[in-house]
Amino acid sequence: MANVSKKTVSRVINDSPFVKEETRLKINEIIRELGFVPDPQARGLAFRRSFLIGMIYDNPTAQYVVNMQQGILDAMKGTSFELVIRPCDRQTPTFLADMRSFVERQKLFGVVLTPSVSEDDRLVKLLHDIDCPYVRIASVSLDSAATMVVTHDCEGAADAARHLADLGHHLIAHISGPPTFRSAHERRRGFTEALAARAIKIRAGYDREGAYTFDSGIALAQELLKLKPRPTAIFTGNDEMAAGVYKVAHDMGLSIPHDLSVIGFDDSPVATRLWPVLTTVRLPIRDMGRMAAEKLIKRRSERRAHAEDVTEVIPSLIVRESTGPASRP
Amino acid sequence: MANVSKKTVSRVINDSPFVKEETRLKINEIIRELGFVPDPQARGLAFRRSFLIGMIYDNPTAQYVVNMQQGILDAMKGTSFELVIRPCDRQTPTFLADMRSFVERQKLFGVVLTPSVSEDDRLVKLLHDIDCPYVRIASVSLDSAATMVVTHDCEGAADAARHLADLGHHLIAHISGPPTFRSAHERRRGFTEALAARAIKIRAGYDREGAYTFDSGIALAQELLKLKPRPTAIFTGNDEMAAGVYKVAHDMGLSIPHDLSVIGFDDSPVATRLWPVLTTVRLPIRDMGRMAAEKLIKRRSERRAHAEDVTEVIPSLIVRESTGPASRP
DNA sequence: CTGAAAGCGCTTACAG
DNA sequence: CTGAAAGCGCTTACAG
Repeated sequence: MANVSKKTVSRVINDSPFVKEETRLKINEIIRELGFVPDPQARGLAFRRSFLIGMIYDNPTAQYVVNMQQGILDAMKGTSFELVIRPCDRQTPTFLADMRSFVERQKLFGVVLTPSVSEDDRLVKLLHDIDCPYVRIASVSLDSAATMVVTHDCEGAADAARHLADLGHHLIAHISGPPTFRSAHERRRGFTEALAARAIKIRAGYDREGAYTFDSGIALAQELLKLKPRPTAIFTGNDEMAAGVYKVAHDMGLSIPHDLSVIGFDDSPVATRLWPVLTTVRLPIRDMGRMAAEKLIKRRSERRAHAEDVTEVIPSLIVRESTGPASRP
Repeated sequence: MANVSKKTVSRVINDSPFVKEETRLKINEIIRELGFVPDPQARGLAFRRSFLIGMIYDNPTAQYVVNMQQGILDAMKGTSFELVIRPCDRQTPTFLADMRSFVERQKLFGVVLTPSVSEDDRLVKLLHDIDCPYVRIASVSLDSAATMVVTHDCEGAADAARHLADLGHHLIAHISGPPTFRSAHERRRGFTEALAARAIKIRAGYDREGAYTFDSGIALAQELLKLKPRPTAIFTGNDEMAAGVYKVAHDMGLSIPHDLSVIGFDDSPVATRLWPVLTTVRLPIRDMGRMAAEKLIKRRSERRAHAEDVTEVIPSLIVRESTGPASRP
C-alpha cells in the first residue's frame, strides 16, 4: 500500500507463489508494523468459504468434549480460523437438515466429527454432496486416510486384558458400550481377543451390553455381581460405567481391588475421584482434536490428496489402585 | 424478487418497521417457499458486525463449560447466530491483546463472560472501548443490570449452613475457593452469616482457603481432619474439593456421614459418582447460559437501555446422603 | 511477477 | 412505504 503495489498484498496474504521474494518481505514487514489483519468476513465473502471450522459432536462426556475443543483450538492458534461448535442428536428427525443448514449457511471451511456422530454415513454423504471438507475421529478407519484420525481402542482394551491376566484373573466380566458406538465393539474385540490369546474365555452371561452411562454401569454391575461364581474382575467400556460398578461394589460391601478388580476406559476426571483410584485406559483426546484440525487446515495448502496420510492414535493403560491379584482362583 | 420489489426484502429480513404489512407477508412467504437464507458473511460485511457470539471462559470444570455452551446454544436456536468459543488464561501476558484481536477480528456481535474472567475489569473496560456488547455472569452485580446475570451463591451457601445447623452440627469447617473468584467470597459469606444467625461460629483455623481443585481439597482436608476437636461437618466451595475430602476421609477410615458430613457446591456429575452420593448446591448453569445469550440478543431490538433488566438466579440445595446428624455434639 | 476491473451478497444512506 | 446508487473489504479471473 504505502509503498509499491496494491492487490499484490492479497497475494502475499494468501501465499501466492507469484510474488517476488523481495516484494513479499517488504509487504510482510509493513503488515506487521501496521498490525494489519484482513477482515475474515470480506475474505469469506470473496472466497465463498468462511474461516470457521465446525465441531460436530454427540459425546455425552463433558470432559471429552472440552478436551477435544481445546485440541482443535490448539491447532487453530495463530491462524485466522475460529471454532464454532455444534452438539447434535442423531435420533432427531431434523438431524440431517440441521447439519446441512449449519454447514451451508456459514459456508464452513470444514468440520471435525467426533464419535459417535463421526460414524454416521448419512452425514458424511451429505458433507460430500455439499462439498464440505471433514475429518472423522473414530476407532476404525471408515474412510480415506486423509479424512481419518483413528484411535486403536482395541489395543488399549487388549492391554487391559493382559493386565488382568497377569494378575491371575480368570473369571472376568465385561460391560460394553452401546452397539451404536463402534468403540464399544472395538473395545470388546480387543479385550476378548487378548484374553483368548492367554487361553481365557469370558463365560456366557459375563459379557453384557451397557450404554456408556453411570446408570447402565450400576444396573449391569448388580446383575454381574450376583452371578455364581462371582467375577473377580470387570472391564467396563468407559469410566462412567466403572463408577457404576464401584457404587454397587460399595453397596454390597465388596472391597476393590481385594474382592473385585475394575478397569475403565477414558481416564476421565472421575477416574481419580473414585476411591480407590481407577485403573483405566487413556486416549490423548486433546492431541486427537489437534491432529484432526491440523489435517483439515493442511488440506488447503496441499491440494493433491496425500494418499498415505494416516493418523493413528494408541491408547495407554494407566495402572492405579483398582486392580490387584485375583483372590479366588 | 419474483413478484414486487427488491431491496425491500432486506427490510423484511431485518424487521424494519417501514414495510406495509401486506408486502411483508408476501415476501416472508416467498422466503419460506424458496428456503432462502441470507448469507451471514455478506450481512456481516455490510453491517460491520458479524453474527457470531463469543463465549470467553476460564472455568476449569468441564461440565460447567459444556452446560454453559448448551445454554447459549439454546438461546441461539432459530436465530442466525453461531457460537464461537474462546478459553483464556487471565495470567497470560498476552491475555488482553488476545481477547482484543479475537473480538475485533471477528467483529463479534457480542460476548458472554463466565466466572472468573467475567470479574476481570480490564477485560470489561477493553470491551467497552472497542464497543463490543457483553453479558457477565457472576455471583455479585458488578455492572449495569442490563449486562449482568447474577447468581446468588451466598443464598445457596446459606441453605447449606442451615441444613448443617438443623442436623445439630456445631464444629463446622469450610474450605473455600481461591480469592481470585468472587464466588469463593460469596459462598463463604453466605455460609458464615447463616451460621452466625444460628449462633454458630466457625473456629479459628477451621476456615481454609482452597483452590477449587481436587488436590487442594485433599490437602486441606488432611489438615482439617487432624484438628482437635475434629470437625463433624465440612462445607466445600465446590464438588471437586468435596471429592478431595471424601478421599481423605476414606483413607482415614472415617465414615460419611456418620463421622463426617460433607456438602459441596455445583452438583457436577462427580457429586453422584461419589459414595455416598454428595449433598450439594446446584446452580442452573444451562439456564444461566441461555439467559445471558438472550440478553445479548435482545439488546439489538431494544436499543433503549432497559434500566431494570436484572437477571437473577437462585441456587438450590440438593440433599443426598453425605449429610447426617452430628454424632459428637 | 503485477495491476485494473468486476463481483462476492448484503446493507447503508439517499431520494422519491 | 419503496427503489436506485454506492459501498462493506476482500478476492477472482483477466490482461499486461
